[in-house]
Amino acid sequence: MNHKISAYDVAKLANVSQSTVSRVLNDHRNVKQETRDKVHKAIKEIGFTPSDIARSLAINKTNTIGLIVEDISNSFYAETAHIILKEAQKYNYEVIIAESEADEESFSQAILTLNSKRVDGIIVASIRMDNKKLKEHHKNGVPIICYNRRSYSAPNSHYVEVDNQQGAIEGVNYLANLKHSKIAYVSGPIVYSTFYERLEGFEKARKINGLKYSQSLILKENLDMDQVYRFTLDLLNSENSPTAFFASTDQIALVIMDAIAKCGRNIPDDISVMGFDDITISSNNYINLTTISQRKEEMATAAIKELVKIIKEDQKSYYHRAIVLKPLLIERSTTDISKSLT
Amino acid sequence: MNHKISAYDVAKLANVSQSTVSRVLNDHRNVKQETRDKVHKAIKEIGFTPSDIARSLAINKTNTIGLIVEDISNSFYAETAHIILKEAQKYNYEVIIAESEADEESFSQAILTLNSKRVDGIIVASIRMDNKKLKEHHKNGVPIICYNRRSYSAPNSHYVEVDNQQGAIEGVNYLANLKHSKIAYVSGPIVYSTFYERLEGFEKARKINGLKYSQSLILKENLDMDQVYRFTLDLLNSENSPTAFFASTDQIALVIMDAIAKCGRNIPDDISVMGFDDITISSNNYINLTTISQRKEEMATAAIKELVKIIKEDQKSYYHRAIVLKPLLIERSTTDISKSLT
DNA sequence: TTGTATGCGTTATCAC
DNA sequence: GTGATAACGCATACAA
Repeated sequence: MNHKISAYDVAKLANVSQSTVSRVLNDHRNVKQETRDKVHKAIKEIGFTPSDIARSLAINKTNTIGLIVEDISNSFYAETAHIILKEAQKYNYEVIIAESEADEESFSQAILTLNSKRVDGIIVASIRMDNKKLKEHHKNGVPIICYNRRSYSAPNSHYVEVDNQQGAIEGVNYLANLKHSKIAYVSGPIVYSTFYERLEGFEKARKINGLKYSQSLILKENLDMDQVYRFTLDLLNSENSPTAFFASTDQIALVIMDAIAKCGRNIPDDISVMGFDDITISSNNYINLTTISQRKEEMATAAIKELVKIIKEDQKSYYHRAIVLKPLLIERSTTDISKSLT
Repeated sequence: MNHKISAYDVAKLANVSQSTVSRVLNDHRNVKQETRDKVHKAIKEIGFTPSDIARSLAINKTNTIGLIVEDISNSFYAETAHIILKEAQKYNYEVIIAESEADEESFSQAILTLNSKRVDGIIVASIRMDNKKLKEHHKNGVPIICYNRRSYSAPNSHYVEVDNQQGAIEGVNYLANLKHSKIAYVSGPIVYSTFYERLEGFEKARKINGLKYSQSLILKENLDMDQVYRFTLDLLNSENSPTAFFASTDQIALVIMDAIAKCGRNIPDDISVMGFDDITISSNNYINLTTISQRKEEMATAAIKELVKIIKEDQKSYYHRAIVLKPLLIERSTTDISKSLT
């Protein structure tokens, strides 16, 4: 086992003290080049890997941040994690990914786990808008920054998000501009700030554009994909059939597209579909979904940048960060641009 | 900051010694219920979270395993990570995900990082078949188990994989049975054992079934998606146009499907497509790709189960584990079953 | 049943 | 420049 080897063993081999080994390891000045070489040679020879565990204990920080996601197999979280992993590296931080349901108890459990590991900061990518625990964690724990979603119960917590309401508004405006007057909307669970705000945006824009309103055009109960599928099928076969579907996530849009295809309708000739998020698969030409970009890359980059700043600041003095990015409509081929009014 | 609070503070508050606090924390017998209660009360009151860092240092293990993947945003790795995260929890292990290119240097770097963190074991989901470093890590480092891919240069290392050659054979047999006699094959990079063996399987089955052979039907240069796209397009427009495409990954199959659609051909009426891996999106009805399942779930479950066993065993005595799962053909709608001979 | 003392592998503060 | 030595926060052998 490698792990029996400590800096002390290196010291013996190099005929120096263990503190000198430590100095060499940390690139201190005031070490003669000669002994520096001796130590490096001994390290190689004996096969020594310094222990981050012991180091962390000694310096009281881990250079590690925690990332809480709901389900890493979900492509949104997976892509987020990838970006954060890469970005963290730039700041010389490692990241530990913790999965957690979005409810308060799971959330607190995840925070607890990460606290046990003594992470220096936490990015929360999965929180319900009514989460009340965040507030106290924010007050007396390690720095936490919310990503994509936030809790309205912790107004002073840090967060990075895209302007979801604005995104939905732009989406509806875009569809209205394509002469769609009857638009169906499928919401994700409105326990999340993202979906709450997207729905609000949809409603606002619907009114502004004077679009038809019907309760039956809107699905906002839950995110069960079978239900979305049936909803689409039923709507398509009803007399109330819309000419466009606005899905609050790309994942939902895929299900809607599936149902539309099964109905024998053509996209976008018969029915237009618009998503929200711009996950990777959406840009695949076989899908090619028109969508509102969530700008994961910018969100993630900003989140970690701010978090690192907060960590490095005097813990007491940091002020409240609220970063809101502008949404970005990406026009692809599930909406028929030939009908454009402009 | 939470982190100033140690078991010692709890001890003072509860009027016991720090070792008693430790005993309570670890559920030792031989602690009076009364003092147990006292301690728990104090823990709550003072808001104490034990440090895994210090604990790990003391007991010389971290209850953590490392997972090395190429790119967590790749759905194959993301889904793998999800399963492993869940499974690890059952064995009371945490997991640290490290991204690494598959080349030897990146690989060794990732191993080094995980070793610094003193993980108890490592699952490698991304290794080239010619990797020579694995062998030495296997001999004198923490337990390592390869997942999905393996290195032929380390024949005694542990691994879990699906029978890739057999999978490709079954795929070709299936297509041949649908009267396809001209089948194109797109390989992934054959620096990986998976693709090496799938290609071998394809070749074997091609001969057995007496299928047409032409160098132009096979693409095995690299995994650049643009190239796959052009390859498909060119082939479709050539006089050598095949009636079926066998893609060595579902991701590749998606690109092929895209190109086919762009050519105005219909799937499966004009052209059949078969993938390999069965990633989540493949079962989406809008895609509905016929494919060979990699059985991630079983692979991942087996990998972590074996790894935990190896960790718990006497480190010296563990024998070589090679777990090979049977592939599973999943018939969906990108292959035309109406032409079936049986 | 509980307390004392020691060690885990580092870093950091002193002296020399 | 370098070497003792005391933390860091926990687990544990040994005493009591």
